[in-house]
Amino acid sequence: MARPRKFDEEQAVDAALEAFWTTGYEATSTQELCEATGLGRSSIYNTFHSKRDLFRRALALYIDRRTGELTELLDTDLTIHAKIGTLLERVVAEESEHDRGCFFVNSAIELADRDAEVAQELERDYRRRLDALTAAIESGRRDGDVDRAKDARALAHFVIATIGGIRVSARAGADRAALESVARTALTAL
Amino acid sequence: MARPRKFDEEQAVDAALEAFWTTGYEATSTQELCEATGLGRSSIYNTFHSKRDLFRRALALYIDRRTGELTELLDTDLTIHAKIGTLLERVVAEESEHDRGCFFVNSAIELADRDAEVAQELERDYRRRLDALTAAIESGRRDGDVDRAKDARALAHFVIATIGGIRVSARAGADRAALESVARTALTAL
DNA sequence: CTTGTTTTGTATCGATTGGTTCAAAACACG
DNA sequence: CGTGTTTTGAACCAATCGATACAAAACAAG
Repeated sequence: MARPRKFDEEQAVDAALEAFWTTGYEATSTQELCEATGLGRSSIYNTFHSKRDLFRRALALYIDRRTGELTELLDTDLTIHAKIGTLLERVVAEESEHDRGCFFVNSAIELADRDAEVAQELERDYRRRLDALTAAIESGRRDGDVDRAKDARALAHFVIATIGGIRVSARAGADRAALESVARTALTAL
Repeated sequence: MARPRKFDEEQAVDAALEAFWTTGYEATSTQELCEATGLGRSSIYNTFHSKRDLFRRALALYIDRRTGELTELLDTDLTIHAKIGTLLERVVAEESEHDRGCFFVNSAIELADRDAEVAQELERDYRRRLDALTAAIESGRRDGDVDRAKDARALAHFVIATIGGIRVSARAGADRAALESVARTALTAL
């Protein structure tokens, strides 16, 4: 038919994700996007149409990966207490290891009230995580390590908020020991 | 001595704060800063030297106000449980009323890993809030509505993280009922 | 090898960015 | 009423912004 692409599209989105993740949307220039992806301007605009569209692709890729990790964890046969415990522990470890935070949280804070489509994507993912967690908690009731008097959905909201809280605290300078104590205290509320 | 200022400096910082708060640092142009403050470029640069310096002034103003509100609340003679309850309830109410979030959280996410001085200011304020909360919890032990087996400092970290978590969840699209359930669940961990 | 279609690199677009220059205007002080 | 000092407004700066134009290059299909 015609001249074929010389690059892999998902690989380019992945590189763009790295750039947006470490620098944020506004502060990442199209020039930096070119350098990060290794593509020329034409290739980027021909494929992704605009900086904003490329960002949305990067966000979707990130969300897919993260949701994949979550469902994978929830599908193990750990107790629900252990599942949530390792979930929080992973967040603490990640925040301690680098300092670019979580791309979901970063995007929510920077763009959610300014870009309706980004906000919708974030909200959709929030609901997906909420439903997955709620189901896991519901079905984990028999484990006996979750307060049966508490609403599973409320606990799921709480777990999600705790994750966000740990991430904000990490960005505000809390050290690893502090983050770990937050995780431990949160587990107490289950 | 010389020609006097025609504007009030704190009032200008306050106007700049509004602009930075609703739009973020990068996305707020110096032109918008002029319009928000009602000042000309010369006045702004003569007084504040740079966009970044003006931002730091705005952040300091915001932090001062917020810390003032917190210490005021902690100085009441409510039980520690009630203090933290109204603290969380205020956050939920604020996040439900408008959609620009919290300037502290916004700044932490957008700038903390890119501007060392901003990070330092945020970290200092984190510690101030932590100390105030820790003291209040410690002295509220006798109320009997806080688990005496738990470390006061750990609970303080947890309260701060819960606030951040509620704010992130709000930005991600959680509704008021969800945020309230998070606050309720968190109180359970005390 | 031609033809048709797409990708790619380069050059460039107008607009906007944060910031400066400079002279006129404004006032306190003597 | 000068005089000295500062503030103010307007014009202006190079640099960068996101995005486009366009032709050469690359390849599949015939």
